[in-house]
Amino acid sequence: MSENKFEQVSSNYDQHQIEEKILKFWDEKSIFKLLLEKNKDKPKWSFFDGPITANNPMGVHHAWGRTYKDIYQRYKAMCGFRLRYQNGFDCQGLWVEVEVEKELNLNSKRDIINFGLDKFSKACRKRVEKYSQVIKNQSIRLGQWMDWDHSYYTMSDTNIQYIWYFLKKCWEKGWIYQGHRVMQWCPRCGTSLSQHEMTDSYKEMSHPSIFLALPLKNEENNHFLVWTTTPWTLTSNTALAVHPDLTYVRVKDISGKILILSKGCLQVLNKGYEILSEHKGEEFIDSVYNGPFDELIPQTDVKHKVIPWEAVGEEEGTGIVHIAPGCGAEDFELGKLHNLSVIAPVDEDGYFLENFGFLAGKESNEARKDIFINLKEKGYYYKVENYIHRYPVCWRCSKELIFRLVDEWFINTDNIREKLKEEASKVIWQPEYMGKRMQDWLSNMGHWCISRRRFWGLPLPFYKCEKCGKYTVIKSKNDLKEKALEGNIDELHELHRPWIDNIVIECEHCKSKAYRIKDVGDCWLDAGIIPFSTLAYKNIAFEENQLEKSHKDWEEWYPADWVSEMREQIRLWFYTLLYMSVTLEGKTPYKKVLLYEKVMDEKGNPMHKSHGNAIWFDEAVDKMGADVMRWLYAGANNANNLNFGFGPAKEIKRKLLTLWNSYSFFILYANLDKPSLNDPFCEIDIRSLTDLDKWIISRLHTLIKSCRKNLDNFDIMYLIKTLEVFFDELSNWYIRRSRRRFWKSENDQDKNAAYKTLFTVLSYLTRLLAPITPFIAEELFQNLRKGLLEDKWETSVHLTEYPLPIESLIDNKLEEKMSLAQLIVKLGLAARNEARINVRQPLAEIKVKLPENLWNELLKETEGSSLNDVIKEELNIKNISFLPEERITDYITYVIKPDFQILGKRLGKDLKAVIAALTKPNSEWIDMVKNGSSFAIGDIKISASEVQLEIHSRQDTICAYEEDIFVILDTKITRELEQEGLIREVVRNIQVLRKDAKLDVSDRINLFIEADKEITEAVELFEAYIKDETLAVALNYKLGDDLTAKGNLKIKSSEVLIGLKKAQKS
RNA sequence: GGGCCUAUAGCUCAGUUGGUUAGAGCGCGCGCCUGAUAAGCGCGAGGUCAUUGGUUCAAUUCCAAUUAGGCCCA
Repeated sequence: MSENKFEQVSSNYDQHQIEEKILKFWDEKSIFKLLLEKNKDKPKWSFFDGPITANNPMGVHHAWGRTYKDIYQRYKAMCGFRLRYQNGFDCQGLWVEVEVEKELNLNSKRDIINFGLDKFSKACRKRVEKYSQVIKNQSIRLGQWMDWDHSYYTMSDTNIQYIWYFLKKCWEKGWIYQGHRVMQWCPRCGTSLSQHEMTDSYKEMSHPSIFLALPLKNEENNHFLVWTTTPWTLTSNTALAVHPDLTYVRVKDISGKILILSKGCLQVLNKGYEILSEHKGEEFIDSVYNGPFDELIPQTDVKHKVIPWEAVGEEEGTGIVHIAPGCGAEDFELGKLHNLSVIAPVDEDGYFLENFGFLAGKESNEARKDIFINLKEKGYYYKVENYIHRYPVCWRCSKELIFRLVDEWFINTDNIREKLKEEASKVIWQPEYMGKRMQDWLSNMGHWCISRRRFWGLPLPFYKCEKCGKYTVIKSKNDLKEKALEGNIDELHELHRPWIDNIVIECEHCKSKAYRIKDVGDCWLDAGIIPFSTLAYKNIAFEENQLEKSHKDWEEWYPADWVSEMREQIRLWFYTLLYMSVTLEGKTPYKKVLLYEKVMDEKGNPMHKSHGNAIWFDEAVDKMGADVMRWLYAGANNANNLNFGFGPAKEIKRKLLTLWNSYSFFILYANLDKPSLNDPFCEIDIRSLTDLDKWIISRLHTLIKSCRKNLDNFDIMYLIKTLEVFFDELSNWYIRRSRRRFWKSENDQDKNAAYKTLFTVLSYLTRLLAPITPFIAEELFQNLRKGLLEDKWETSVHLTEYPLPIESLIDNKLEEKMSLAQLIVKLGLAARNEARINVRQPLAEIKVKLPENLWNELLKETEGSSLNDVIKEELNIKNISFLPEERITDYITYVIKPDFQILGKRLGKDLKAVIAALTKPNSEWIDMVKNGSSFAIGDIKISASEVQLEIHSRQDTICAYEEDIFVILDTKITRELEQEGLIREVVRNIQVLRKDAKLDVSDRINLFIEADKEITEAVELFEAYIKDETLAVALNYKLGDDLTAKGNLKIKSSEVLIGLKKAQKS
């Protein structure tokens, strides 16, 4: 007998209280530090954390990825690997600026400058500091273990210098250039957007589109009909494009104007037109026309002509496309090709420039009305229609983007494209098709635009000489110090604007003064450099407040074994990581990538603040608990969107509740019995175990195999299902079947076996579950250890080894046997249901029909054993018998079924004839098959092994079957059986009475049963049984006074009175 | 316009090399069971596996086209 006792466990699984307690426990005992210590000499497993923007509290979508990260990190740690646990925060860029602008109520770049760049930058830093703290605390609440004191911040001087180093390398290779280009531009943010920033940027919206008629110069009253959705760009029109092969028509409309448009676009015209002639598009090439705004100063001397363009289509517009090379990317390219004039009409904020006459100072999109009025006055206006199309908006502020001609800094991607593709192809992508997506991206990506006209970001280290105009590129803080002419670098507290802009350096070409360009960098430079900046690559730079590192760190941890982020990171983080890594080291920085999709609400709709269906992380973790959230994430299919909500969470809680109930059941009885329990991880002795015990132990080790396999493959969706099935088997089969063993009063061997088994299973489960649900695993672990004779367990379950399966304990035969027993029970219950006979009513027999070898092996051999008993008890029957061959046809008929896999391969087309022949009953063939001999259909010889006998029930038999297993229920109720059923009814009612009277499970009672003669006879017959079942010390046949509880029930229309009185403890 | 993914029960989703009774959970209906479990179990209703072609003895599965939804690129 053990002196030890488990802590009592509530049947209520109070996650919130448990998780708070465990967090405190981990903290107080420094478990994470102990884990680092434990694995400090182990082989490494390298993971890079993609930086989370420290800009707002984290959302439930972040928690999906963080759950994956934590599960695999915990798992690898339990498998004896050393990890870095470095979390990352993304700190710079437009993300942060936009939020800070909102916070400070600033609405434009001008506002920021007026507010003061220094104050603005400080506010940005403050916000990042605040939210990195918030996110850290949220992550801890989720159960994520990271080395939080050593997170990396992309705004650090170290990170910035590594990017400088990278840019310098690119500069030296000649890849960096300043480009004159048309870019997507956000007028509110006042900056252009790079290709990979165009996330979710196209939104469906409606705009007034205009049709206008532009007169041909040399043909009076002839007009090109032109269409556009962006009227402001008409100010910069310098050409029209037609498809040379399309058919165009001249039509006369009601006003008498002659219009030219493509034949396929006639439906855009107002009714009442008349077709005059047809022309090939090429006929119009080089035609000259009046531009829509020839009177504007920038249009002076512009020759407007028609150019050919194969991309012109007839799906929208008129087949004649307005070209403004200063306002569109394709237009710009065409402009270069045809040597067209380029006019850039708007400034940084999207306002028309001074020399644009009546439009000067007007906002480009808002000027729409003025433009329409002006065109009407000039007689060019044809009509305006609302047009629904997909139009890009700024991914941060949602303002409609415009195309704008700008000077930006680019990195050429062509030199490295093939190498990037080659390296990406070496990576293992999960799901696999993401690899293709990366290839597509790499094939199509344009040059990388790295400059942003903003403030809080990486200062680009490009210094332009005021004299020679050449650039000097800085590679580090030291480099800057060496070259500085003005400004004190030692007083430069951080490498950010505005402070860094005070440093003036010496031009490396002519020794004159060089000034930094004002641009900051694309924030994906910040994130992409981290495999180098966080690992002291070549010792280029590290900061005072970081641990001193050596280049050896980098050699050891690079590249990452595994990384995981959401899908869109393909063209963001995974792209920039790859780009920078291939540039610096010529290889991929990650070996394996797990991608996952989006988090939706529980109905599959996108979560939106405005739709009211958004769930905040804090609310979610508060209401559903971290373990439930993690289970939900882990069980989701990463290739599909995840439906997140309180509904799905409730279902999961029930699954975990099943585990909890198994555990609390064990604790309840173990505390009464105090069984001797040895460490199940040291001692395995299965000699005293029953089949049922051996079965669950076998299932456990099969489960361990699944756990390892799935976790090793980074594919745990199925594992979650497997675990759920195991919880169910444990609770609803093993424990339910074993229940009586736990409350038998003698402390016999069988009872100990049950305790030992259940204890073993629960102990193993704590370790198996530890990576996935670290809280409940720890809670169980800490309590289970209290019952050990000698507790040598580690301080925490997270310091233990992940279990290895013990093959010798896996008994496949036994598992098969048990599932056969379960199937027979299932069929028996189905038959009972059909016969409308309660399970409580005992029946004499079931007859089973199953392949004879199965019967012999699995049931006959174990007759009188626990397996046989399991079926009898579950079905409440007295006997199981094998249906003898000669009686089989009383109940069933045979049908011969071909084995398609075998016969299909052998017979091919002839299979059809065989199928047809076999549908007709043929008792001769059936006998042949039974004997294992072959038979012939026409010329085709069929051997018994190529077919199966399928069974079907005959009418009027209470039976159930599945495949070739058949259960026939004997429904005859003899007087004895009836009496026994009746007694069961009585006993059950007594038990209910006991429970209602709130008696303890071990309380003894005096029992009173008053009934008619027939029932009394039965009660007398089963008196011992009744007393035993209900813990009655005495049974009286007349109701007494002073009863603790009483009740009555009806059996076969006669009334039975029952009463009970709590007995004195003996 | 090009590419990728998805389409299976009322809902949310599995379905691992093509093989003849297509599964689970939830919900619904009927019944059962209960000294762990405000739980559980059994049965039932509910499917042209989006549509159409093709390959094959055999297609939810492979191929092609179409439709719808999502995503990416232009």
